[in-house]
Amino acid sequence: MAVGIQISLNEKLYLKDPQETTLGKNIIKDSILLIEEIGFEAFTFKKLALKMSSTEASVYRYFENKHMLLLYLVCWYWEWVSFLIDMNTRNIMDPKERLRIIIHTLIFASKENPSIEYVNESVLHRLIISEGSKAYHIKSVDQENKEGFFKDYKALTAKVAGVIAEINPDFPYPRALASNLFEMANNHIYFAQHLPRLTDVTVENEDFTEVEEMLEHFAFKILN
Amino acid sequence: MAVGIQISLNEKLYLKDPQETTLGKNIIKDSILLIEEIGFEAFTFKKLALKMSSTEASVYRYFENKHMLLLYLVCWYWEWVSFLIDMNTRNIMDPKERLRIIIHTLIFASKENPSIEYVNESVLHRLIISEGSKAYHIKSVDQENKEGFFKDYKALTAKVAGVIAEINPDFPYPRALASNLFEMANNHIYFAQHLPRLTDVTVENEDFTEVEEMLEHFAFKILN
DNA sequence: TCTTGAATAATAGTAATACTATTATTAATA
DNA sequence: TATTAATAATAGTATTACTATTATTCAAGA
Repeated sequence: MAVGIQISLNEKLYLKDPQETTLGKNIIKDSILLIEEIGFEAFTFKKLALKMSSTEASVYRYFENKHMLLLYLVCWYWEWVSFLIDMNTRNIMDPKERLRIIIHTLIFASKENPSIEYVNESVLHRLIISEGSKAYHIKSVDQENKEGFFKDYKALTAKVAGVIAEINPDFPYPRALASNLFEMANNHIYFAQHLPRLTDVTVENEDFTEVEEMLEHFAFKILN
Repeated sequence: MAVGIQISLNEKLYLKDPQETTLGKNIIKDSILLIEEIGFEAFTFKKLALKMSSTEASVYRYFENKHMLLLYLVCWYWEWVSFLIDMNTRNIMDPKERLRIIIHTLIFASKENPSIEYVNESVLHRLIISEGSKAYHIKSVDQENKEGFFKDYKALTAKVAGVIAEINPDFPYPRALASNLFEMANNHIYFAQHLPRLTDVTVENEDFTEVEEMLEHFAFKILN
């Protein structure tokens, strides 16, 4: 599955497509590593440029600012999860089994075979867990929504909501359950690792099995 | 209920107790308004000082930096919700009814009578919805957790988890359900207002009734 | 009443951040 | 080879996130 994946993203996310040049790919690769390492607040284009042996101005030619770069990474992640879900649920007819696979994919996305050499999916997953929500908790959310920046996330929500509606057509909140499963998946991994009293599951050595079991429990209990 | 409320917070949250001086109270009051107005990223102590006709350095005498100020406001909010929950569930014996009241309080906290004149609870609620999660999505989360900065939130989670366990002692995830109810309450108000395709509820003119109904549906379906 | 000292406030910095404008270099084409 | 276009590097500026120093107020004791 490492062959031929093309993650195509909203062109307004960047000034110049980073997937097209070596410098651009390095920006993706090293920004993932650096944001994960020092946190999004402390992350700057200058530090990134230093790490890459390039210059601040060169990075600015690809992304308007660090917020847009984060948004790009978040979109990339959800597109990738979406791709994996399509991949893993192909030929599965039973909607309950599809939902089970969706939950598994959500949680274990970072353990799948890497698809693109300049993206470390495992580090990106950690980044999404700790910084992902900052991509849409911004004053400009309405403007950015108009530009279609959250289309990927909404499309994924719609896809999962469709499976939920198949399982129980009378359930009144399919989209809310879908987006809640995404949020819970990331939140409870974060809680287990940093604020354990906010959850009941434990995560050790990056083993997310208990989180998966909990999400299954929640989803199927609600849909019964 | 406007009389005699004392919100007491971890002393390490501030350098000097803002509740003790006029300047301190103005910092609370105006920072809530300003963060809500321009967003946490654009918020600076200089702009706050300008709004208050004071100086940057004076604000720094109360809070180490803007992150600590946000954390203070978030803690204040959860302490206040906790107080309201205690207030509103007093004398209610049936745990199901208690959970219903908890959900209502979570959602409609901002509609309760204001308790303290220098805190606009309605604006603070909006701030928590859009900026609240940034208080714990930080690199220093483990250190700050050690300092006890998230004690309030964890205590509230434990309180609600207790009620959940009373309703269904066999339910394996009481704390996760509790924290998820808090997160969902805020998230789905935000989604309804900014990213409506991520939810199934609508919010118009600050009427959160549909969010409340949804949380009740989720909670009681899971606990059955 | 007049110091004196403690608390508080205001001034004036600095280093870093978030950019932008300009200049230099390289590559591609006529 | 000359010319243009694309890209990269340099060198800025305004703002941010602080801190150190100086000034002011204000109450208690001489």
